[in-house]
Amino acid sequence: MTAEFNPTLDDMLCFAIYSAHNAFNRFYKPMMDELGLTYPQYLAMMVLWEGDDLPVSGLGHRLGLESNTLTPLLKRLEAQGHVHRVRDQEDERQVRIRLTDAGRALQTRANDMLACAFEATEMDETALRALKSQIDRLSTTLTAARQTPN
Amino acid sequence: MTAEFNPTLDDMLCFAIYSAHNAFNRFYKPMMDELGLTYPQYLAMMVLWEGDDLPVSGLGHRLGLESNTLTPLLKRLEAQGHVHRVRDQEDERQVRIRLTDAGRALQTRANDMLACAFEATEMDETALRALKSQIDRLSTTLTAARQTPN
DNA sequence: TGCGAACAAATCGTGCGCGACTTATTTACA
DNA sequence: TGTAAATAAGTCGCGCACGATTTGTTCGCA
Repeated sequence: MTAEFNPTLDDMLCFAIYSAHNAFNRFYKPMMDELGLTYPQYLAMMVLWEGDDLPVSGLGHRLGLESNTLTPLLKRLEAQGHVHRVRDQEDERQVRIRLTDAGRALQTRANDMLACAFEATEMDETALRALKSQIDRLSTTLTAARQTPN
Repeated sequence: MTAEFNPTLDDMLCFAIYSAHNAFNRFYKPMMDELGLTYPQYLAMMVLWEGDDLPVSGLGHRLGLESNTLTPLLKRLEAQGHVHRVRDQEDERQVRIRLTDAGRALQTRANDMLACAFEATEMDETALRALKSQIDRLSTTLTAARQTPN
């Protein structure tokens, strides 16, 4: 006799993550509109503010995304004047992403907004860090468990 | 003198959630393929398995989505033979969603997969529930903080 | 009773995320 | 050195999530 396994939506961690993801997007939307970015574009800019002149794959490694997602996103960032996309002279397969002055200038405003977002979570830094590390562990586990074809 | 606020991507809870969301999607993908559903379609089916004959708005309330997202999704579920969409005779503004036999039959297979997914998280039920409740609290806070136009 | 407000669902356009595939460049080694 | 494999980026189509708008039905109340 196998155990009953009949969870409802409200038992599901994946749905909690899904909902929190949507909640974050909705929450950030007005701020992102003010910056003229989408949330994924903002994440890409975050990476570049830490250090630019990265190839697409470098950005992808950091964000967990690939060129099929990033190329169009980066073209939009370029069209908006936030980055330049330049073929690497050493290895012409690569395209390196560099911030423009305008793109660099966005960081200050973005950080102010982030500070406001942090406040909105109403969590102290310790609790926030602890929660984050649990979620990161979960991501790692899921990624590792993925597609080991028995 | 204002405090420095210069967080990196790796400090950001929102990025952790974003990544976990992507990790879950990737993790579920092979199982969803086997069911012939997408992950959001699966969530909708979860709600319907708990009790169908819901209007679109009822489903939307449960999932945190609106008709602009749900209508096309439900049409696809209907095209696949998992649900029926029928105008409510009492109130013709509403469309009620009912499971077909095929849609109902999917639940058993889906539950087996979910059990496997639960194992993959490598978390005991207590820890999982605790994490989930923290994430839910976060969603609630973010939703409440959203767009109270000062 | 009639008519405007409220409401439910649907439609449309945009930007992801991604699987599958293509193109262009570099590499490795026969 | 020439060629096949590997690698990097890009292209395409699909399904979601959502803001803005439209269509159709019901409600409220003058």
